[in-house]
Amino acid sequence: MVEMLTIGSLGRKTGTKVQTIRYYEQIGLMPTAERTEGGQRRYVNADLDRLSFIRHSRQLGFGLDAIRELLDLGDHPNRSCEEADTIARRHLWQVEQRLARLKALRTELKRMVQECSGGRSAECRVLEVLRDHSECLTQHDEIGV
Amino acid sequence: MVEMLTIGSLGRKTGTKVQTIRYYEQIGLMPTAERTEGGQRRYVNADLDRLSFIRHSRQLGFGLDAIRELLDLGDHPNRSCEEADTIARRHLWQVEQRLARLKALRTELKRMVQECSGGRSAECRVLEVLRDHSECLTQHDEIGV
DNA sequence: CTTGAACCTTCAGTGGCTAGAGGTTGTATC
DNA sequence: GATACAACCTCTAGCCACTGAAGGTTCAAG
Repeated sequence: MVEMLTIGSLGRKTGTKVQTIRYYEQIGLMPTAERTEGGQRRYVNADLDRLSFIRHSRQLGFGLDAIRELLDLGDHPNRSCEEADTIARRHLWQVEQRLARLKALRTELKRMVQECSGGRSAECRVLEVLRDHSECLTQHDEIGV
Repeated sequence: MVEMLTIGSLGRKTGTKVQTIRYYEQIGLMPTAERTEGGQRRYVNADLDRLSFIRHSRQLGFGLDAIRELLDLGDHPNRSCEEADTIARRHLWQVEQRLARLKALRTELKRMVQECSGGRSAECRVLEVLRDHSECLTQHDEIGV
């Protein structure tokens, strides 16, 4: 007989909240779990592996759609590695874009707070800079980082 | 007589979508706009300034709650600059945290794609690393960058 | 007076969960 | 066998900061 895991122990082993596991099942990222007679989910080791993969990918910043593709590739050992590589490279590129924007942001913010000398808000450099884009060194046209 | 701006021209001047302006009004970030007899919104220059401030703050990554506080400080010139400074410093700190995590992520991703030699997915390093956390140099416990 | 672009409201959806209400099951202990 | 109670279940709604679309109305130019 196979030892089965409850959703709670699966969560503990992978650092995942129970609701999140159920959510992954709902969106088809995790398979439909087997159930006890009473209707509680039971998992096997393959499920643990899959969830670990998902979680680790999430920690590395992959989106759920990318993870779906990666899982699919993992399920087909004979398919080319190229697709996984493409997904990873694309993600890396996105991370680098964000890094660049965040760095520009940091520069601007640092300058802002350094210039603030702490008087009345009427003379506040922070507020001035926010009011007047032309005070900025970079364009930062995009929003949300 | 005062010249009035339509929501569309306000949007064009500030690089904001019309729906976004209405959304800002809805959540109380922009004041309730005056209306024509037919019910269309009309804006004055003060509104333009306020929206510019909001948008610029968003470009610098401030959240809407922080922006609300900053706007409030701007409306009260005699209040201390300290609060604005605190908000900006807090935000800077958050940006630095994110930068650090993104950098660790980039390192890991780079290593991953560099090791991929492009064979069958069964031997794919990308998938292997995702399967096995112990292959990673950093802990990256947190999710979502 | 007609055209049509720009406006209006309302609702739903994005990503990736997370929280809560209100009810049921599983297991350990007596 | 009874009881207690932690852990499970479903369902709904909320988070952030918008964005899109449906279906209808108004404004300004010609």
